[in-house]
This record gives sequence, C-alpha cells and structure tokens, in this order.
Amino acid sequence: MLPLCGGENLKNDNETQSKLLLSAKREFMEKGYMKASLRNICKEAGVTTGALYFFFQDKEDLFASLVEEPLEILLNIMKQHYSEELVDSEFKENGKLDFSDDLEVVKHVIHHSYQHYDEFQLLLTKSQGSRFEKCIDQIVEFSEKHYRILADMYSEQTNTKKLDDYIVHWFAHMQIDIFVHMLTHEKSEEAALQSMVSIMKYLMAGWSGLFDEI
Amino acid sequence: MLPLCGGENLKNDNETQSKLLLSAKREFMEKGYMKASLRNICKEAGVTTGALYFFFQDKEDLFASLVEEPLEILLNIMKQHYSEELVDSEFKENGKLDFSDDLEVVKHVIHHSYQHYDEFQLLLTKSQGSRFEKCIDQIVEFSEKHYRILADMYSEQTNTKKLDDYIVHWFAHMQIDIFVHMLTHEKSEEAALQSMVSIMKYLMAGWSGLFDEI
Amino acid sequence: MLPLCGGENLKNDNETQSKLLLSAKREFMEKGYMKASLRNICKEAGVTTGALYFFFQDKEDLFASLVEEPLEILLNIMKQHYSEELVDSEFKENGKLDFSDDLEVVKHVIHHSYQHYDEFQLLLTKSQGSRFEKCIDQIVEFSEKHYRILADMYSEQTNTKKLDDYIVHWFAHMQIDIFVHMLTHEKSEEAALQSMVSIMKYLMAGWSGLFDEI
Amino acid sequence: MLPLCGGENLKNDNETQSKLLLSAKREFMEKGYMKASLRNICKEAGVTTGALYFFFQDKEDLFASLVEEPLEILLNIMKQHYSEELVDSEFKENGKLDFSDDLEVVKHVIHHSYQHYDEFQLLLTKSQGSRFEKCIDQIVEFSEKHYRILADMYSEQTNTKKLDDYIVHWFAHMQIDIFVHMLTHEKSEEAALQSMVSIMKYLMAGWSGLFDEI
DNA sequence: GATGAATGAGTGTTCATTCAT
DNA sequence: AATGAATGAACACTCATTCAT
Repeated sequence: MLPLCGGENLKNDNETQSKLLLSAKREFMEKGYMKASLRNICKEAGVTTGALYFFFQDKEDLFASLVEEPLEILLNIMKQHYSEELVDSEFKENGKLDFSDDLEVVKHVIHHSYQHYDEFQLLLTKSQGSRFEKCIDQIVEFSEKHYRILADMYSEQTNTKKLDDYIVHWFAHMQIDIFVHMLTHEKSEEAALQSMVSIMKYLMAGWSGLFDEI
Repeated sequence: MLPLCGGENLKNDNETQSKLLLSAKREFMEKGYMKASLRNICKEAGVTTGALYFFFQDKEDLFASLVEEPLEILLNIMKQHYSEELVDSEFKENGKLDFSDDLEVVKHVIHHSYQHYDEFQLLLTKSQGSRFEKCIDQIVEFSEKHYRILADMYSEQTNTKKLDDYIVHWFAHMQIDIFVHMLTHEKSEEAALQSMVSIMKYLMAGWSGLFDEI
Repeated sequence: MLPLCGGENLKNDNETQSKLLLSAKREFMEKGYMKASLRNICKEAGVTTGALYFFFQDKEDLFASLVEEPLEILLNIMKQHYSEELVDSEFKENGKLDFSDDLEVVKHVIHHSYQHYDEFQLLLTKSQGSRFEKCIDQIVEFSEKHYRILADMYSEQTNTKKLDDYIVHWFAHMQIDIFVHMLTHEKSEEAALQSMVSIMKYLMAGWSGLFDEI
Repeated sequence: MLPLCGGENLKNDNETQSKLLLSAKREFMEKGYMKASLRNICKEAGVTTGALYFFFQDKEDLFASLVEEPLEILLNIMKQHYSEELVDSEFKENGKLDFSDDLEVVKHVIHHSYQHYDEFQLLLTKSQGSRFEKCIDQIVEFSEKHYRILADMYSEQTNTKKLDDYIVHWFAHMQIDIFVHMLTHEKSEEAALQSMVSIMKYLMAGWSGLFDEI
C-alpha cells in the first residue's frame, strides 16, 4: 500500500517469480486449471519445483496470484459505481428508469477487463477445479443485489408490482453472461464495447415493461 | 433376446451395467468429468475395473453412454421444429415476427431436458475434459443458423436492414444461456418453463426493434 | 494317423477353430507372441473368448497349435536324413567329405519350410515369450550332433586331429543361421534354395581344411 | 561440480540412479525388455516409482541409458576402422585379399563388447519391444556397406565378376551372427576371441573363390 | 532464495483367464 | 459347442507436494 520504492508492485521485483507467473499464465491458458502441470510451468520458466513452492503455497495459490487482484478490482468497480448510483438515483420526468449509470459501469468494467484480458479469460473460462470456478456467480450475486434494490425503488415510486426475485436474478445473470460472451468472443475492447452497449440498450429498453406484466 | 417386454431398451437389461451407469452418474455429478475416478465408480457399483471395460470402451465412452442420447434427441427436436417452422413461416397482419413456434420449441426442449435432468446437468456443467465440453457451442450454432435465416426473411419482406452476424449470434447465444441457466437453477420443470417463457417473450418483444436501429 | 474320413486333417473340421487359428496367425505375425492379444484374436475371428478356451488351453497352446507340427516335421526330416546318411556314408576316392546328402537335407528342409512359410516365420522371429523362443537352439543341437559324428568318422578314417567341439557347434549354428536368414529374407522358395545351396557349398568347401589346422 | 575425481562420469554420482540402473539391468536381463516391470525394478532398488521418473523419461529411456552408449561406441569403432582401412587398402603380391585389418576390427570389437558384456547381452538378446530390437540389422548394414566397397575394389583390380548383393549381404550378416553367437555362448573374452578369429579365417579363406564362381 | 532428489498415492487401461449358463 | 459377463492383478506413467541442503 505504501508507495515505497517508487510505488512499483513489489511482487514483480523478483525475476524468478515473474517468470513463474508468466509461465503459469501460459500453461493455465492452454490447458485450464486442472490439466495444467506445475512441473511443466517450472520447466518452461527454467526454474525448479522448489522455487515455485517458495513463492506460492500451492497450485491454487499460484492461480490466485494471477487472477485474484483483477477480480477484486472488478468487484470494487461494481461496488463503487453501484453505491454512487443509489445515492443520486433519480427518475427522469418521463418516468423511465435511467440506465445511463449502468452503461458507465459497463464501460468501466469492460475497460478494466480488457486491460487484464488474459487474467479474465483464465477466470471465466479456465478456472474449473479451482476455488474461482464459481466466480461468475459471485459477480452475478453482486449485480443482482443492485438490481433488486433498483427494482424495488422503482416499483415503490411508481406504485407498480414488486418484481419477482427470479426475474431480477435472471436480468443480472443475463448481463454478466453477455459480458462473459463479449470477453470471450471479441478480441478488441472497442468492438466489445460497441456490441455490449447496443445489446444492453436492447435489454434495458424492455426493462420497465416487466413491471406491468402480470 | 425375446421381445417380451414390448421392446424395452435392451441396454439396461444388464444389472452390472446399470449399477455402473448409476454409479458413474453420481461420480461425474459430484466431481465433474476430469476428477471422476473410474476406480471409485467401480467400487461404488460393487464391481471390478475389468467389468467396466467390458461394457464401455473407456472413460469418455462411459460418460457418453450417459449423455449422448439425450443430447442427440435435443438436437433432433430443434432440427425438426426449425425445419417445420420455416416451411409454414408467415408474418401476421400487424407485420410482427411470429415467435409462437419458438415458444413451442422451448416448451418441448425444456420438457425433454427435465425428463433427463441429471444428464443435462452433466452435459452443461460437468463435461469439461470430455468431448462434450463444447456441446453448448454446438447447440448455439444450431439455433444461430435458424435465427440467421429468420432474420434475413424478415428484413427482405419488410425492406429493413440486414441484421449483423454478431447480433444474431448473440441472440442465439443468449437464448441458450437462458436455457442453461434455467436448467441449472430451477429444480422443477414447471418453474423453469414459466420463467423461460416470460423471459423469451421479453427478449422477443424487442427483436423487431433491432432491424430499425442504425 | 489313420486315413479316416479321407485323410483330411481332423483339426480343421471345425469352422470356429479354423477361424481362430487363422486369426491367431495374423495377430502373432503382426505383433509377436507377447504383444498379441487373445481378445483381439477372438474379435477378428468373430468369436467369443470362451470359445477360444474351449479349443485351446491357453495362449501358449494356441501358439503351439500353429507351429508345433511344422517344427516336429522339420525335426523328423532332419532325424531321418541324418540316420540314413550315417548308414551309407562313404568317402569318395579323392578322400573328400561327401556333402551331397547334406544338400539333399537342405533342399528337403527348405521345401518343407516354404510349404509352411508363415508358421516358420512365427517360430523363428515371433516366438519370444513362448516356450518356442529357444527352438533354434533345439534345431542347432540336432544338426550339431550330426556334424560331431560326421567329423569324428572323418578324423578317424583319415588319421587327422579331432575337431574341437566349438568348431562343430559353430558350423552347425552357422548352417541354421543361414537357413533362418534365407527364410526371413527370401520370399520365394526358388530364390532361397539357390542362395542357400551356393552358400552351403562355400562353407563346405573349407570344411576339410579345418582338420589340418593346428 | 568440481572435477575432483579426474572427470569421472557424473551420471553415476547419484546413488539412487545407480541403484536403479543396477536393478534395471538385472530385471531386463532376467525377463527381457517387454516383460520387465518398472514397479519391480523400483522395489528391488528400494526406491519409489516417482524416483525412477525423475531420472528417466520412460521405460525405453531407462533401457537406453544402459545400452545406448556401448552401442554407439561399437558403431564408432567399426566406422573408424573401416574408413582407415579403405584409405590404405592394398592387395598383397600374391593377389589375395588382405583381411588383417578386418581381424583388427574384430579384436577391437570383441574387446569392447566384453568390457560391456551385460549391456550387449541386453542389446542382442533382450531388447525385443524396445527401439533397439533391430540394432543387429543396423550393425549388419554397416559392415555390409564395407564389404560391398571391398568386393567392388577387388573385382575391378582383378578383372573378375562383380559380386551379387545377396552374397555380400549374407557375408556381412554371417560375420555379425558369428559375433552375436560368440558373445552369447562364450563367457570369457579370450575364448571368444580365439573362436572368432579362427572362424573368420575360415570364412575369409573362401572369400576370393566367390569371385570365380558363375 | 532456490535446488533437485524423492515421495506415494493416484490415473486410465489392458490382460489372460474363468465359469455359470 | 459356445456365450458373454466378470475377475483382479498388473501395467506404465503423472501428479502435487515436501524437505534437507
């Protein structure tokens, strides 16, 4: 936390550790968490197994060292945006929900995840067998809470029915699925952003309609 | 040998094989394809390793014996529905796309997949490492082709712009994601059906709007 | 032995057994005794494992059923020729050893072994792991005894030194090696015969010289 | 690391590896390559299976570690002798072929192979199933080329007919067979040498006669 | 910091053989 | 005469992990 040594990330000071992380990233990317071989990671890094166990507790810790921080940051971005959003959340004169903040989050999140493209690939498509295999659920749960609150506020203020939990859950899930889909299929941030935004708009357009349905 | 029982599936006549399939289903369900241990499956079935290899070629064949048929049937349901649909596809007077056939497919598909609940769980969430790990893509590809054709027909008849491939791909993907999500989260067929249908309606409502966007 | 049923080999009366023997020959030829798989032999023969064990005691018995008789016959040919030879063995006026009988044996042996080409291939190059893996030694031993007697007779009658055992052993061995070599490298009986004879002549030419050496 | 002991082979520094090699030699010798059990080798060496795989890639590598070097050296001895031989090859006044160099090779080769007696036993009689199973052919091919050249030189200089390929091949094969035979049957180098030399002389005596035959 | 030797349980798979029917 | 289900030990090999140095 302290900007010692000029603020450089302390972890990367060590060359061996860096080589291991790089090699690990390649191996996990190629084979996925379970099939990845620590033996191989060490060999590719030009380092012995012992060295790996000096820096990392075990296989899972090595994987976590790659993906944990980017995930935490993502979660923090969402947390922060959502709390801000709730504070100044207002409804426009036309009585429609304002999703402009949501689009901001999306942009921010996409930017962050393309900054750490490899790490999010690992997290979203290569983590089966590790403790991160359910990380999507974690993210969903996060945005689900947000939409639950948002929906409740809306239905209170417009005297419409309360949205079913499963609708909210699904909406949140859908959003994350789209996000994952983008990250998996679009190589460039620009393309992803464009697709994502137009799809989000499409989804959000029908959102208020949900409150009128029986 | 004699068709006494009215042509009941011959495969399951054998007790050992049945016990193995049951035991395998439990093991795969619990640990996923890769971490599942054949030794364990045999032990739980009260059978030796050799017996397993009498009935199944290898680990993958054992897994396939559980999930292949349900998957094939699902694909056939989609294939059949889609081909019928295209034949008598018409647009209502109000110029809107008619998704009533799609809803029929969804109902049929959901019914089938809840009849083989465990098998689809295996297929969709436990197949990593087997040749079925990409089966979702296979299903998506299937419905994507369908929506591509549907979209082209619509834009021709209404003189609107042709839909981008990625929009079509996303729409198809989304639909499958919802399906997977339902299957994973809703225990009962009724609940799943209800959720699925209302979400499909929501998605389809905005569909024609896509053709007007820039 | 009795020419019942028209003299047909009784073994081949049974179709299943014949198919097994044929399939076994192919498998042993392709993979050698050890790597041959009984499972595979049965599958190729279109027969179950149990059937194999009805006709044959075990893997070795199956192999023996293919090669034993041809080997016995070969040994008998040698035995018969050699005993005849010793009876009317004489030395020509020029005092040289008469190998014309030996050439007769060679011709007979080669004829027999090309009549059962596959079986001798099995015996000589594919039998490792079975009780026939040392059958070459058996044949060598046979002809060694013959040459021992022949050499002793010669040295007695010509008052030359007695040949060392190792020379006799080597001479016998050499002859068999040549035979094996021919069988392995020459596809046609004619070619083999021609090569074999000229080589034998070459070897035999120097034979008498051995008795003069110190 | 320090060249204390005068550059002694570093491989054998390790005790476990040495024990494994010793145990492996015994097992391969007793059962042959295919039937040898790595489990057993490890047990006899008082070491776990993992240890074996730390030092050797697989079963074949373990076998190769025993026999490869001795074989290479043998091939090199032949290569070197043969190339020297061709350079100063001359024919004596009496017009006979000079095989004195060949005898030198034989002596050298026999000395080398008795220095590594066990390894050559493995190579020549226990290697079936490994990549060395055809190593005799390799050696034959080597000396065959040599005799082909030698024969051609002779026939050119004496204006005699060119020797058939199969005669040359057979002569080379014969020589190697004798060598293998010696190594397999004579325990001591001295006995082997004596036998080998006298047999070689015998064979070479008739060699020039081959050029006169039709 | 890092080495490299070693562990030991685990993997999927193959095999010759048996035996009730 | 032949089936086909079942055995159970064995196989080569891989793995994450440990630890004295």
